Amino acid sequence: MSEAIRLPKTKVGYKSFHRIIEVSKKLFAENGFLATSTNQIISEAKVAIGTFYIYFDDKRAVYDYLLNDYSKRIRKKIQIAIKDLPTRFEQERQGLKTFIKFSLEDRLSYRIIWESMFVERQLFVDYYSNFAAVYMKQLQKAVEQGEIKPDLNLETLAYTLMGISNFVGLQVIFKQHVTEQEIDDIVDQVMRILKDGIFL
Amino acid sequence: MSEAIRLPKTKVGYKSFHRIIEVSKKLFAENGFLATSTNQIISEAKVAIGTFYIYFDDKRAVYDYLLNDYSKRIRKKIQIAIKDLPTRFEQERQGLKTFIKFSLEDRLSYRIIWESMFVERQLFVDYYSNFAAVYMKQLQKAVEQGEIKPDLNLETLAYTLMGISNFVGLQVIFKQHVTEQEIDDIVDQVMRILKDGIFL
DNA sequence: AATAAATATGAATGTTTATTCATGTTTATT
DNA sequence: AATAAACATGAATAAACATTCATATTTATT
Repeated sequence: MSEAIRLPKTKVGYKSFHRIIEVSKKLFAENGFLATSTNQIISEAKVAIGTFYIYFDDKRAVYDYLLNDYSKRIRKKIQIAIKDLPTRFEQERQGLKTFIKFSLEDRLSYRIIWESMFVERQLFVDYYSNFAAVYMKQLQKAVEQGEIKPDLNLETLAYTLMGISNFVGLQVIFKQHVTEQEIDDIVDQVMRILKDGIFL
Repeated sequence: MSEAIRLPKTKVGYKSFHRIIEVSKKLFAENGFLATSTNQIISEAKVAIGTFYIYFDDKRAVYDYLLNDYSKRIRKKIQIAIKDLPTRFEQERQGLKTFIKFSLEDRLSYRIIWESMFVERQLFVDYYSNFAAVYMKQLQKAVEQGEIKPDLNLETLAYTLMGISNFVGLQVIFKQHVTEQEIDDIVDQVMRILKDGIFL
């Protein structure tokens, strides 16, 4: 698994490694993983093809590295953003906002998960199954503290909330320009729906 | 645009055309569009490589055909399923259930839209923008008839509802086996959330 | 039956791809 | 200064790829 990557051991090596990672990230974001070739990566990163294979077994190893990196960063960013908020309601609001802003700032991050379905389906299934499982635990706590209705199926609720985040994230990404205020408005809208529903 | 496909003019031609379409659909569903080669398609469809190029300019033309076909079928299926239902609430319920069942029965259909982001981003943007626009009109009617709260932003609501459908669809697809009853239960859960929210 | 149109074929061509490896250079260690 | 480890290089190999086209067969039309 981790043999697919050989980390550099000197500053010189790190520079090459880092350039490969950064260029890959850019190319995967622009054209997707499958449409990007190793040739493109090395030519834009300005390293010889042999250098690439010093650090990575293949293109897929770069993808795995980026996917894992993204996975850690988005979770950490949300966790830090919500950790001091007093209610689950405020935590959901801030979690959603953080996710949207992260998606906007780092477009690859948004695409890399989606593409995992086509790179290797199991990566995709694992990512969301795992995310859902963690989400469910947090929701369970909120239920125990009387913040969330006790008779909801938490798995379905987790997928519902993930779906909302992801698609409202899309809505924002589709726009050419988007202001902080617009993001806040969208987040408020979603929170109103989650608070009281949509039907009269 | 439509020159990418040359429809057959006899029964014999139709048979080849149809086999190419069906095999492509299966391979795209299994491995994705980008990971599927024209060679794989013709070899499994048992037609000569030349035959492929009689009907299609390239692999992308097959994808466009399938994407367009899916787009029409899913919309039509939902439209027929909900057309005689009296309330927007019941229409939402039935629309969600129809989407989930369609996704389960025809896995490619589910993946083909997602992959469009990587085949050509604009296809993806167009698909969801358009779907959202149509959805918003229906929601607007429901607002006018006093079924949905009047002060919601309908664009955000449309993306919220699309997100829920898609991710609850994922939840179902991830399961090994799923009964009609389980689908009904999940749909009920979602409708409860949409009716009254999740917070106490 | 004769003719035209449609369809089928796969060898051949040229491109792109991933990957290896022998050789040379730089950096760290002694 | 000597040595070893790390790193860089790109020509070379081999496999997979999309696409063309001259030729053959089948089907529809007259």
